[in-house]
Amino acid sequence: MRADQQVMNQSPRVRFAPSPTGVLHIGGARTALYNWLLARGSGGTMVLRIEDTDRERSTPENVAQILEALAWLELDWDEGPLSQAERSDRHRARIAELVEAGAAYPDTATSEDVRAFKRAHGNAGYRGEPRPGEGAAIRLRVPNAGETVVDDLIRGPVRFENRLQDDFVIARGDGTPLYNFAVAVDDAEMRISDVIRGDDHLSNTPKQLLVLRALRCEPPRYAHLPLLHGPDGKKLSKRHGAASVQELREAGYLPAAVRNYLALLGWGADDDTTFMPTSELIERFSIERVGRASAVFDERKLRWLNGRFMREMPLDAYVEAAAAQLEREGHPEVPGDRERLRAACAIAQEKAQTLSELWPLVRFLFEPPLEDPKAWSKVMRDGAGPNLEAALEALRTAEPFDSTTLEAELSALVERLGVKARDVYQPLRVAITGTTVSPGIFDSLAALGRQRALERVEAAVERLRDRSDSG
RNA sequence: GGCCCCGUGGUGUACUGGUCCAGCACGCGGCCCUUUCAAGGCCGAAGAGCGGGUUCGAAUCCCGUCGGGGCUACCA
Repeated sequence: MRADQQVMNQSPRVRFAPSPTGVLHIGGARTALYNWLLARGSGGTMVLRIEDTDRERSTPENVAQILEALAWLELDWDEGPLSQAERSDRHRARIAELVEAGAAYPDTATSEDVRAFKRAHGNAGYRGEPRPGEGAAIRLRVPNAGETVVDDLIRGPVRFENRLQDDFVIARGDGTPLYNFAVAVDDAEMRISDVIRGDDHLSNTPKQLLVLRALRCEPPRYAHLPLLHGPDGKKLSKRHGAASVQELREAGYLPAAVRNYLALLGWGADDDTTFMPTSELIERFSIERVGRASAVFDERKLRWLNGRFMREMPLDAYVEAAAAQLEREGHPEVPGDRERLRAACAIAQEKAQTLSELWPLVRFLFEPPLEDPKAWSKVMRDGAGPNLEAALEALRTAEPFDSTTLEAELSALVERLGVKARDVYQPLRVAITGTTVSPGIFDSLAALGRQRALERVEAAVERLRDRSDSG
């Protein structure tokens, strides 16, 4: 029953403990991922705990967003979500214990009093004495002697002198427990074996250790991950482009690619492996190989990785992902036409690096050609008209109307005409899509189907004829 | 200011004393392939913050310095 006995030599119990004061950030997502990888790779248990003791900033909407982001990332948990605020009774009970034992005391000192004390004592930690009173906060008694060392899994031992540590507040004047106390109690009572969290908590850890010691609880192991920075070297924030999981999703990234990329931010399997499916991540991940230096989130590499995942995905899964994306983007009618969507995916799969690049490539299959004056003026000139007319014949007679046959017919045509391939293919591309960029031209024609292809090319021929008549 | 963490090319990283005049990947430049754009192939530019030590020998160990970051709340 004792917490320390449970912790030792068992499969790890980890927790992801976001505070719902905003959306789930990329840094938070990576923390969640590392916890999850450790749990899944070792038959351990993942606990999700919402640290909602900040009464002002925590909102149910933020909780919902975080849960949604985790769901999208396909990071699941075994216990929770638990609400830290709802465990307030436990925290209060523990505080009462400490006060009774004299390990904590009520104090009416204000923060100004504390500052004054520190000034007068050469920056030493604040030491008060029991001063019960209206609105007295509860402070933990911190020993003057010795040091508290955090034996970090990633950084090794980190030492903090106790004499510099304040008798810090563990409960507000109204009795509500504070973060550093609640966390320590929860980690102990939930029998967490490994606390994996951001580096920004390293300085908090001695406080939590002090709480645990006062409570006579065995502390968990700690691993503090280096923080993620933006391209400017500053702490990652909303100003740095797609900084939240939500934005990553909207930008058309695949969860598996995001997992792979995030795993690589601060951790590497070995010298030359970058592309790793999640199963491999789970198998190879280890806290010991996590680096100590902060990393910069670089969306360009994510894009590349995402492209690889997109290309190597089975078509069925690709179609599902595409359908979800197109629906999100406001083309709800497209996913309904599975047959055509599938054809579209088949020809665009190797072209798109993100799901959001899909629609521009395949919209010509679902809508009339785009009006792109630049494409026309660039491509539709000189021999474009005659070349298209000649191509019309090939389109009419190609049998079957598939990519292979079209390629054979059209390249034979190019040969006969004695022109450059692009002088036939680009006008065709503009005729059927309205733009100069599309999937392979033969694939595109075949996917469009003979009838619509003919209609579009005929219309383009007409248009070119009108133009030369009047000009 | 105090305490703490970190420092290999633009970015992520490999290598913890010799096999490294530093490898891989993204990005960048060039070439090839080629029906556009991608993809793919080949080639290339680009790095150990700086200064001292220790050592026969340092990216790797020590010290200093500079730089970046975090914490420093009756926030989490």
